[in-house]
Amino acid sequence: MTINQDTFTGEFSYTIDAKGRVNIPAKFRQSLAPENDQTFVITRGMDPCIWVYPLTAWQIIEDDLKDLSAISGINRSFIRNTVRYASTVSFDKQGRIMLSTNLLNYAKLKKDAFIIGMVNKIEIWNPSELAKVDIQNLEMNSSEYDALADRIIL
Amino acid sequence: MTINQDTFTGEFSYTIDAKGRVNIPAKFRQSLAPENDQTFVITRGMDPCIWVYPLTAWQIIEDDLKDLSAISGINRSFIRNTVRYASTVSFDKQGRIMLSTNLLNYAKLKKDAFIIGMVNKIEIWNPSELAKVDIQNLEMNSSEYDALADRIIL
DNA sequence: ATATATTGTGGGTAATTGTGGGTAAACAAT
DNA sequence: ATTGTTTACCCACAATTACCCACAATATAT
Repeated sequence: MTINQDTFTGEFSYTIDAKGRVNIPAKFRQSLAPENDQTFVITRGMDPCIWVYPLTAWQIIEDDLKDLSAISGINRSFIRNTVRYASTVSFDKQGRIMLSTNLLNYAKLKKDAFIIGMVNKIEIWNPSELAKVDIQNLEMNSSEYDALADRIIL
Repeated sequence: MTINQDTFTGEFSYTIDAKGRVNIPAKFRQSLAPENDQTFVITRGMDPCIWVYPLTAWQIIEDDLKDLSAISGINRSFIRNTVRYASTVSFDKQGRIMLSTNLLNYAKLKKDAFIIGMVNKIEIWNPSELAKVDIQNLEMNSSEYDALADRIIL
């Protein structure tokens, strides 16, 4: 039962209720390290989904961003886009977090939510959007992908 | 009698009960290193079967994945496809693990399960699916097989 | 052989989990 | 202050899962 802390795997389907709340899978709640105080940071993903980080993991990202020089315009816009949509959420007694309308719109989420563990973070997808991306990935099956598969031995 | 830890060989046939539980062969349970805390990680195999890893073996894979930056789209889809079907399971007092409906469907498992030791992992097969794959392998040309024979001395 | 422990399989019961709402506090805008 | 709206906290309940016990079949020991 001593699973890696702050590490998430597996896929689960949940429903978003009228108030904009989604359940965080019990397994994920349990692997969240106590230092996080039952708190995540949610933000826009680089795919059309919501990214959910353990609070402490996000704090490390912020620290890394501090090291980027603001002289570079690319750095500035990268920092801006990374941080501006991020907000802190804790889960309630039933294990749910509240999603802002802003993020719900970005990820095109309505009622069905598909939650995927991505090792160091969690993704919340509209199932049909995920299906689209899955198909794209199948088609582009590239050599870079094979290179990764060589490095990570299953 | 002290076999290599976390190493599995042999084949066994078991039944999956109405609740989706299968027994892990006693031999495999005994060779599972104590650090695993009686826990495996189950996921989709590359053949139509379920792969079962000792927890600590899977954690190494996870650690490798953590080093991949999520800025790259290929990295994201590689991580997603690798961990999405994986989940942690411990065996109960009777030595059984619970299989998710998702994985049961993927491996086309119903009642009969054929469990095979694959050295560093375990495979759970529907016996008739395994028979199909066995036949395919017989028909397959043996040149690739011979290439392996150069590397592994039996 | 007989006794004793182990293994595989089946079920029952209690706790947990996912989902829906209700109500009151906090906040915003008049 | 008086509204109206949003957020936080609480309760309820069906469904699932975890945990326990039972027992037949096999293996091990005496």
